[in-house]
Order: sequence, then C-alpha cells, then structure tokens
Amino acid sequence: MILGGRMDNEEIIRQSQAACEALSAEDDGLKREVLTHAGNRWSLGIVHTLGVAGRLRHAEIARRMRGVSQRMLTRSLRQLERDGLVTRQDYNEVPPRVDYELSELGRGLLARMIPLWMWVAENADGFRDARILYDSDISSDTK
Amino acid sequence: MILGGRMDNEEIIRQSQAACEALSAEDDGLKREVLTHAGNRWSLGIVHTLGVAGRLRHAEIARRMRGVSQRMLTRSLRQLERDGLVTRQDYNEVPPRVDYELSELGRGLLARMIPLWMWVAENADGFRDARILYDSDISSDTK
DNA sequence: CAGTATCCTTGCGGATACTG
DNA sequence: CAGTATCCGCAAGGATACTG
Repeated sequence: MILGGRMDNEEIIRQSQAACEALSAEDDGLKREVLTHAGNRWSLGIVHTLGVAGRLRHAEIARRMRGVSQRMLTRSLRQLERDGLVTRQDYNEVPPRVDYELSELGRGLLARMIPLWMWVAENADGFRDARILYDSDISSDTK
Repeated sequence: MILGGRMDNEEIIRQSQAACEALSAEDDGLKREVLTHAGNRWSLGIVHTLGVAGRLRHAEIARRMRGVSQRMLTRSLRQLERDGLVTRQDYNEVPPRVDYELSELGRGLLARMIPLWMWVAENADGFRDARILYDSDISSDTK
C-alpha cells in the first residue's frame, strides 16, 4: 500500500497529539462540527469547484456539479456562507444575478484538504475493494 | 484571520487540481464516500484515539470517548474495519477479549488529517462565531 | 435566474433490554 | 466483556411545483 511521503508512526502520533491539545477538550466537538458542515454531501465539492474556477454564478456551480438539486445547492451555499468559507454577492438585478467565491478562510480549508485528496487518490483501490462488502451491514434493523 | 503556513492562491489551486486529476472523474464520489465513512459521528474520534493509544480493547475505547453508545461504537469499528482503516483481533476467549488497532492505512489517514485539525484549532474562533447563527436555517421545512 | 415551499423517503444515531 | 436485537425520533437530502 503506497503511502506517499512516509512519516514514522511516532511522528504521526506526536503531531496528532499536538493538534488535539491545541483544541481544548471542549472543542473536541468542533471537529465533528467542521465535518458535519464541511462534510455534508456537497460542501466540499463546492469548495473545490470554487477554488478551481474562482468566482461563479449559482447556475455555473450547478452545471459543474452534476447531481445537486437546486435545494441542496442553495442550502449548502448558505451554510458555507454562514461558516465564513464562501462569500456571496447579490447584484440585485433582474433577472437575478448572484455569484459566489471562496473567502480567505475557504481557501485555507481547501489547502488543508489537499493532502487528504492526494492520499485518497493514491489509495483509491484500497477503498474500492472495501466497498464491495457494503451490503452486509452489521446493525441488523434490516427488517 | 490567521492562516498558518501561508500558500499563495495559485499554488493552492494548482495543487488542488493536481489532486483531483489524480482522482478520475468516476472517483469523484470517492471523496464523498471517504467523508461519509470517516465523517460519521465517531469514526474520526476513534481513529485519533487508536492513533494515540495504540492497541485498545472495546471497553477502553468506549471509556476514552464519552458519549458513544455501545451500538454506535461497534457499528463504527466495523465500518472502519471494512474500510481497512482498523484491524480487529478477537482472542476467542471467555469472557470475550477483542482489541483494535490502526492499520497502516488508518495511520495514513490520521497523518493526512493533521493539517486540517491544526487549521481548525487556529481558526476555532471564526467557527464559533459562525455557530451562533445556526438556529435560523434556510430550508424552511420548519413547520 | 436564483431561489422558496412542500412532501416524502432514507438511514443515522440514541435508548434499552438481552446473550454467550 | 463484547456484542445483538428492537424500537424510535429526527434531520439530511431528493423530487416537484411555484415565484419575483
């Protein structure tokens, strides 16, 4: 299994601890929160799209993202705006014209996600294999 | 807004594109999948706990994670096992004794999350501010 | 064009009780 | 101890129709 820039385990653990001490105990929930915001179905895709394309109109984003419903696109964009990751500009024209762009914070997030995506790409096959077993879920509830 | 090791935008975009070209178009869903697996309520916490503590028994993990139900802990561990991030060893003793450990892949993931957590810690206040507005959700459905 | 307003399905995740 | 087996509420997210 290819692991790009190899770190030794001690180093990983040390850094991980450092990162988690920087977050106070109370802030542990912050991680979860970041991931329930950034991690909803579309947000990270939007961040990436805006990162690559720069400033885009609503419809442009929709076009580049295949499969988003209007509802979810708006919802996600508003979330991202509230989280301060995206800025929204409404020109108050008619017909409407609104466009979106990554904020500084959003660009920061994108930058921090890069190592993760690189790694996902490297290990894509590993994940694909795992995916095969998905039907048999443990928690019955399978009425 | 503090952005730790500053990269310029062009660099971010270039790298981000590189990462996403490495992922084939079809693999775009992989990102989502990684995040819906790793991003469920407890998985990343478990990965972190195991990363720091090494090899742990079921009950040990539960103790360190305040708030997990037995059900969700088992469920999450099994997910992680299927995803190849965690290895499970059952000693087939009675009373039961099972322990869990990060796999190489799991350690890889942990390592890739570090920049993100560092960044979250740095920008914690920004997020906390954003959090205040949460009650007013856009998508009505608020019957 | 850029949204709202509804309706509806799915599945996560908590609580509780039970078992080998 | 390390799980299963159920029951349940709630929120995410899709489909569709409508509006300024």
